[in-house]
Amino acid sequence: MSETAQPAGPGRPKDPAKREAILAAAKTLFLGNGYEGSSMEAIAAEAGVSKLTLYSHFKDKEALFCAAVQATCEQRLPSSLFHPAPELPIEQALGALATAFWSLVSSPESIGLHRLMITVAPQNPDMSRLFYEAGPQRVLQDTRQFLQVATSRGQLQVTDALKAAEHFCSLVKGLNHFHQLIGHSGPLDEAQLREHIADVVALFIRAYRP
Amino acid sequence: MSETAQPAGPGRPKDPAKREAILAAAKTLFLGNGYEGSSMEAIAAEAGVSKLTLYSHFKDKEALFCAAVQATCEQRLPSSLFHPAPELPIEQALGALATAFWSLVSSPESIGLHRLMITVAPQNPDMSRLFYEAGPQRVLQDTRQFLQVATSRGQLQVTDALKAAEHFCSLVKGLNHFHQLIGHSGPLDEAQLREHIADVVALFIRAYRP
DNA sequence: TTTTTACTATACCGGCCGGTATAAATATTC
DNA sequence: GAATATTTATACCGGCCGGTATAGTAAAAA
Repeated sequence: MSETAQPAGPGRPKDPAKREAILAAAKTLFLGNGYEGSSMEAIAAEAGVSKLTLYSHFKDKEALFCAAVQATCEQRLPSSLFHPAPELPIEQALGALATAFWSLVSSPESIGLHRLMITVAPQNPDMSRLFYEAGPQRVLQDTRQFLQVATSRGQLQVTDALKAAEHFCSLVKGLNHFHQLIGHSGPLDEAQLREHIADVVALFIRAYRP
Repeated sequence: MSETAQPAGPGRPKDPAKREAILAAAKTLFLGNGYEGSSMEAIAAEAGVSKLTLYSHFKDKEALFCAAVQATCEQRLPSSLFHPAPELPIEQALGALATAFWSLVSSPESIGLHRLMITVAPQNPDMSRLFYEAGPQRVLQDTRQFLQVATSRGQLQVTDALKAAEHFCSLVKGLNHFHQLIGHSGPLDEAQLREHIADVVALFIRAYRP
């Protein structure tokens, strides 16, 4: 399914830079204004490209949208979220994990992506599935593995690591993520974030200490 | 601001039943298909009413939308969510609270309302504020009060009751609420729900026992 | 150079939708 | 009954937008 090749015969080849520009513009506008709120005209203008070029690179609006979502997902998860550092005490390791997770889910682009998926889900279940497996699913598995390792080291006592990972992620997201989704307040500042993470980590350790 | 009165002089009075029908239709369609996905024509048809009658009862689409959201919020929070029963052991009291909260936030209408607010928030911050204060805010305050009472009785040891209430609500919503928002899976069945609540309550008590 | 293809500019089509206009019918007060 | 106001049915306007058509220009392969 890789469109990267232009094996092609005679004629002018497609400019990959234009494709990138279109994709970048689509990501920006879709994440900022939603699906319905982003017209193909506007995306073409933002990309500095003619409208017909859009349709030459992407079949229609939905195909462009899928490509943009896919690219966003891939770009936002560079590799594995977190590899537990064996030497850290459990408070600090959990704190680092929480911080990494937070910065992943609370950025404006991430909030925009969440909004987009939540809006689009009813009409497009496979897209939300793609998003979930590329994003939340992987984070959850990483967290579960971390908790298993910590348990095997005697740092925690977790019986169902997957459920515990769910709890941990829910706690870290907390109320502020919801606030941001409904536009009720902005992200936490640094001090609030530190306090929130310390609070969550302490709670979690109290609940799962050996 | 009550429009209930028709004090009026001569002429045919407005039929309040039609207003109700319009509002009911608007609630159904907006919650099911979103704002853009619900045309005024469709709402009129659903209400069994002429399009112009719509515009005679509500200034424009946005006004109708506001009224529908407001009515939905009021209807979904009959009074106070929960009054702690003094005689129950803490596990059962927390379990009852969690169950009530869950049934409030995980119903299809509630999921639809959440989707709606999340979609509409960027363009309409005051609406999301209205929603938050009528819904989540009140639930949070009820939970906080419950935790304070439980602490004063020595059943729990909570220092910051508001933060603890946030944690509790986050845990109860958990992953499944998110799943439903992005259309990745349906609601929990009864057995899963019971297990989830038992798990969350146990975790919470381990973290906040005296 | 010739051919083939990408790209631009512009205009256009068709559909959907929010909102209005018109005219007739109906219900209620005076 | 007269006056007033709601309701209905229908048609229409104007704008936005996804997608296409046309015609011309630029660039790369043959």
